[in-house]
Amino acid sequence: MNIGKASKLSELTVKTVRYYANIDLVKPNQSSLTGYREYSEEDVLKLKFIGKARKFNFSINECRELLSLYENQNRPSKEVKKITLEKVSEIDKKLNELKNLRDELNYLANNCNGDDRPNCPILEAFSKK
Amino acid sequence: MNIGKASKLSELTVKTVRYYANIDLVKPNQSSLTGYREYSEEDVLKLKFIGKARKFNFSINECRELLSLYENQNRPSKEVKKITLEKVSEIDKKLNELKNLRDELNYLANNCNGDDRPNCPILEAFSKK
DNA sequence: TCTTTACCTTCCCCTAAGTGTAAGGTTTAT
DNA sequence: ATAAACCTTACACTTAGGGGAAGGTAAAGA
Repeated sequence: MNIGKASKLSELTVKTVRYYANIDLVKPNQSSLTGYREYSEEDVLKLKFIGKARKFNFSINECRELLSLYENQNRPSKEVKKITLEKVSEIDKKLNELKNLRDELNYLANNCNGDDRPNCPILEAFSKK
Repeated sequence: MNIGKASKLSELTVKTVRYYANIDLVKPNQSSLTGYREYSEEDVLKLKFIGKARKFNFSINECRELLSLYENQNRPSKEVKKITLEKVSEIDKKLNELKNLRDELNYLANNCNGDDRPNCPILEAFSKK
């Protein structure tokens, strides 16, 4: 199938699919006649796989790693588990940072009159030495 | 003072401070003799202000907006409050997404044997149609 | 005074993960 | 035959800077 169909089936944009081909992430056959990329069912599965992994905050390089494990029928599952748990603790860290940020900002907003006067504790907090 | 001192005082890298000058965010005087940038105390305060706002996840453009409010002695505090509350709800949204992500990944990891056999529910979940 | 060292400048390339657009070739439908 | 829909490559742009080269300037030591 052509890239348009692969794009629809994988729910990725054509641009993204083409990008993945350019960086050798999912490389379809390319017709020597027309130059069109020819995607197989297998390719579409890989694209979907990557789409999910990306939604799970895996970087392209991590996707590449997971994909090679996915393609290797003999991979030990502990490798995949290890990568996944690392990702979980990474997300935990980011969650904590964001929570703190959120609470501080919210505190500042709650202490701001929010009226037409210039006095503003938010800006004051930002300009603290 | 020169950029090195302004960098130390503001706790930003020289590269970052120079970048902010280039994008007209904090523009110091520039000596016509030596070409050196000359930072005032006021400039350093602005740099610190931006450093804090950036830590609070405000984009450069949002910093620009906050900075102009900060510089305007007559600004109404409600504008600042509005921007801040928008940022809080933006962070809330991201927090929820990350939480879901984290739980799903953690669930998958907990259901993976993590041994030397190839069977792996994580990769299976990623390749689900 | 000379030289070394530390500091400063501009300029260009690189990052991640694509998006936008232009110019042009191909296929399909009317 | 031609227009619409699809495909191609190639280049620039995005965020928020970081790395490093080539070269000018200033301050300190011998």
